[in-house]
Amino acid sequence: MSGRGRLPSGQPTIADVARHAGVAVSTVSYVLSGKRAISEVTRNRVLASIRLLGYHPNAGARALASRRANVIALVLPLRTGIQVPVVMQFATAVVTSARRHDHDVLLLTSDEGPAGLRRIAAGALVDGVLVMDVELHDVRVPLLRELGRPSVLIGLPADPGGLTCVDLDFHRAGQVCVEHLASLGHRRVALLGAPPAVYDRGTGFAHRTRAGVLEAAVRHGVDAVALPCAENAAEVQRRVVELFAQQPGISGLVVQNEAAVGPVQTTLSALGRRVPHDVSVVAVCPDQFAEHASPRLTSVPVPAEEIGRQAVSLLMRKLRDEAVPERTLLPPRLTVRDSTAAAPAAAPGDGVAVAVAGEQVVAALDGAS
Amino acid sequence: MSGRGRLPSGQPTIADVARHAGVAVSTVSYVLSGKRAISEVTRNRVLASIRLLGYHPNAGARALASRRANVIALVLPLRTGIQVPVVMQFATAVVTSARRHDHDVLLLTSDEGPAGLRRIAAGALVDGVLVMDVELHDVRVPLLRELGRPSVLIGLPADPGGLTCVDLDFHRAGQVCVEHLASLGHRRVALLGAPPAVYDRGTGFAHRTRAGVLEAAVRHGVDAVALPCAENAAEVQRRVVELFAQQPGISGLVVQNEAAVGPVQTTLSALGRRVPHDVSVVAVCPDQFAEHASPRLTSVPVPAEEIGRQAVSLLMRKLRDEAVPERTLLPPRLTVRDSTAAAPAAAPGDGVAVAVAGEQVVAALDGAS
DNA sequence: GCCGAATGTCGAAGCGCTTCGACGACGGAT
DNA sequence: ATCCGTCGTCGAAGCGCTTCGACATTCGGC
Repeated sequence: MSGRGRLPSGQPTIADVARHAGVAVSTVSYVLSGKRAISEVTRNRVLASIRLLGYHPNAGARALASRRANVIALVLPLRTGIQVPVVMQFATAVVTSARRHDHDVLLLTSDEGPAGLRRIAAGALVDGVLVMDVELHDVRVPLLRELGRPSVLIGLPADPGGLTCVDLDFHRAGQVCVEHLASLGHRRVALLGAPPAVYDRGTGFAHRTRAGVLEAAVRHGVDAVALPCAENAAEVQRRVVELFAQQPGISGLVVQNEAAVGPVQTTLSALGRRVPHDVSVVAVCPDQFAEHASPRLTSVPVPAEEIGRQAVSLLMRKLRDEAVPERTLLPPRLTVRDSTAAAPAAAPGDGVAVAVAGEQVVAALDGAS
Repeated sequence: MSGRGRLPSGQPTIADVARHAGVAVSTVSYVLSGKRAISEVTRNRVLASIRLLGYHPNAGARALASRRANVIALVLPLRTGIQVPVVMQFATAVVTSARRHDHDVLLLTSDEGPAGLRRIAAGALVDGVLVMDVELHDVRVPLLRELGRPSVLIGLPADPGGLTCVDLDFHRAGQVCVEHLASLGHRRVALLGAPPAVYDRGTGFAHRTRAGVLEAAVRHGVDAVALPCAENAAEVQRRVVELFAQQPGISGLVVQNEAAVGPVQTTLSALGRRVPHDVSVVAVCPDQFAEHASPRLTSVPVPAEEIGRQAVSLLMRKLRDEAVPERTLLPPRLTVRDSTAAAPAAAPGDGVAVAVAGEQVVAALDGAS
C-alpha cells in the first residue's frame, strides 16, 4: 500500500487524494475522467483536494491501466532538401494541436529508421504516429500498414491504400502558379525546382508541383521548362544565367526552392532584368519569407500549420476508431504581392543583350570570390 | 492473469516470453536489464524467445514499476528572432544522442508555458528536462528549481545557481571575431546584431556576443559600434547604408543575424564595396550557411550539434545522480573563408563616395518595389 | 570434507491507475 | 405499500513490469 502519504518523489497519489477527500479511489478516478456520474458535492470536494495536494496523475500508471498513453509520435525528416522553417512550423502546429486534444508529442527522427517506429509502436509508448515527409515509395508505408497502429502521413505516397494522408495539393499549386502567370500574359515560363536529389528520391511534392506546372502550361498554351536546382547561391546563379541565355523570352519564373529565392532576385537584377517589370516571380514558400523579400513575393505558401492541425485532428479521430478519408488535399492559396505583373511586350533584341549581360555577371563574380 | 497468450493488441508480454523460454518472469527481466547475473545458456534461450515472439517491453508498465520513463522532455522556443535551422540542428542532435542513451524525447513548445513543464514533470511522463533558449531572466528558471527534476538549460540565465547550463561561449565568440578582424588590420568595425526585440527580452547570447565584441574592440584599440537589426531585407539594407554613410571608415562587419547575411552582401555590393577587398565580413551562423554564401563566409558557427550532445550527456549524468558542473561553455571556433582579408589602406575620399552610392541604391530599390 | 561465499533462479509484492460489477438509497409508477 | 430503474459510490481485480528476499547449487580455501 502506498498508504500513508506521498511517493518518494514527493508526489501525492490518487490514494492520497481519495483519503483527503474521504472517498474511494475509484471515485477520484471518475471525477477525473468523467466516465461515470458523480454528484456535484463530491466532485467539488475531490477537485478541492486535488488542487490542495497538487495532484497530477502518474502517466505511466495511467497508460498501463487504460492502455492509452495519450502520446503521439511525430516522425520528422532531417535530410537535405527539406524546408527547415516549414518543418518547424509544422512541428509547432502538431504540438499545439495535440495538446488541445490532451496528448503529448514524442519526437522521432527518421534516421533511426523503421526500427524506431517499430519500437515505439510495439512498446505502446505512443497511441498513434504522424509521419512527415513521406516519399512516393517510402519504406515506412508498408511498415505502418503492418504495425496496424493509427497513423497519419504528411505527404502522398504512390500507394496510399489503407492509410491516411494529408498534404497540400501541390499539383494544383503548380497549376495555380502557371495560371496566374498566364492570366498576366506570360507565354514562356520556367520552374526553378528543388535540388535534383529531391526529385531522384521520389519526393512527392516536387514531382507533383512539376507535373502541375507542366500540365497547366500545356492547357494554357504556355511554354514551360522545369529545371531542378541545388540550394546554393552559385548554382542558382549559374542556372538562372544559363536559362535566360538559352531562352531569352522567358518572362515568368516559378520558384520552389526556398534557398533559391534570394539568389534568384540578385541574379536577375545583375542581369538587368527587373522584377516584376521584366520578369515575374511566383514562389512556393512560407508567407513570412515572401513578405520579407524585396520586392515582396507573390507566393503560394505551404500551409504547414493547417496541415499539422488537420493531421492531428485526423489522428485523433482514428484513435477514437472513427472512419476518416484516405486522403486530404488542402487547396493551395495564391497571394499576389509585388513580384508579378503583366508580361512585358516581347522585344526581339532581348536574347543577345541578355546573353552578354549574363557573361558579364559571371565574370564579375568569378573575380570577386 | 495475462495467462494464455497475447494482449488484445497482439503484443506478447514478458509472461509469454518467460513461458516460452521456460523461465520465471523475473529472469526475463534480469536478462533485459542486466541487473543480475544470468547464465549464458539461460540468457541465450530467453533472447531467442524474445526475438521469436517479437517482444517489446511495455513502456508504461516499465515506467510504473521502475519509476523511470526513459523519456526526456525537450522544450523548444517558437518565437521570432530564433535561428530556425540552429534549433532544428539542435533538436536533431538531442534526439539522436538521447537514443544512444536509450531515451526518447518528448517535444514541448514553450507556449504552453510553465504549466506544461509542471504537468510533465509531476506526472512522471519524463525523467528530466532540456530547456532551450533560456533568457537572462527566464520564468522557467525558478520553476525548474522548484520542480526539482533533473534539468539542463541551453543558454545562460542571469543566475544559474543550482542549475546546469550549456552554451556556446558567445562572449568569447564576439571577442574572437573582433580579434580576427583586428589582426587583419581593421580599425573600425561594426556588429550587426539580432533584432531589437531579442535584446529587449534579455536573450543571453545576443547580449554576451555584443559584450564580447565591444570588450575586445577596446582591448585591441578598435572602434566598434553595435546595432540591432530586424530580419528583413529592407531593414538590413537601410541599416547598412546608414552605417557606411555615417562611418565610412568601417572595414569590418560582424553579423550575428542569419537572415541578414544575404542582404548585407547584396547591399555592400550595391554600395560598391567589395567583400573582402573593401569590407571584411565575419558571420555568426551555421557552417552550412557560410559555405553556401558567395563569397564563402568566414564564420563562427553555433555548434548546435555539440551543444545538444553535451546537454543530453549532462542530463544523463544527472539522472544517474552524478555531480555535474554548473556551467559548460563551449569554446567558439572561427573558420576563415573568403569573406575576410587585410584591411584596405585608408582612403580619405571614401566617405563622400559611399554616401552618394548609398542614396543611389535606396532610390533604385524604392523604384523597383 | 566442511563452511561460507558466490552464482543463478524463482515467487511474490507492489508501482498508481482504470474499470467492472455490486449495492445501497431514493423516487416515480403501479 | 411494492417494485423497478437510476444515481452515486465503493471495493477489488488487474494492466505488465521491476525488484527484493529466499533458495538451491556450486566452488574455493583450509
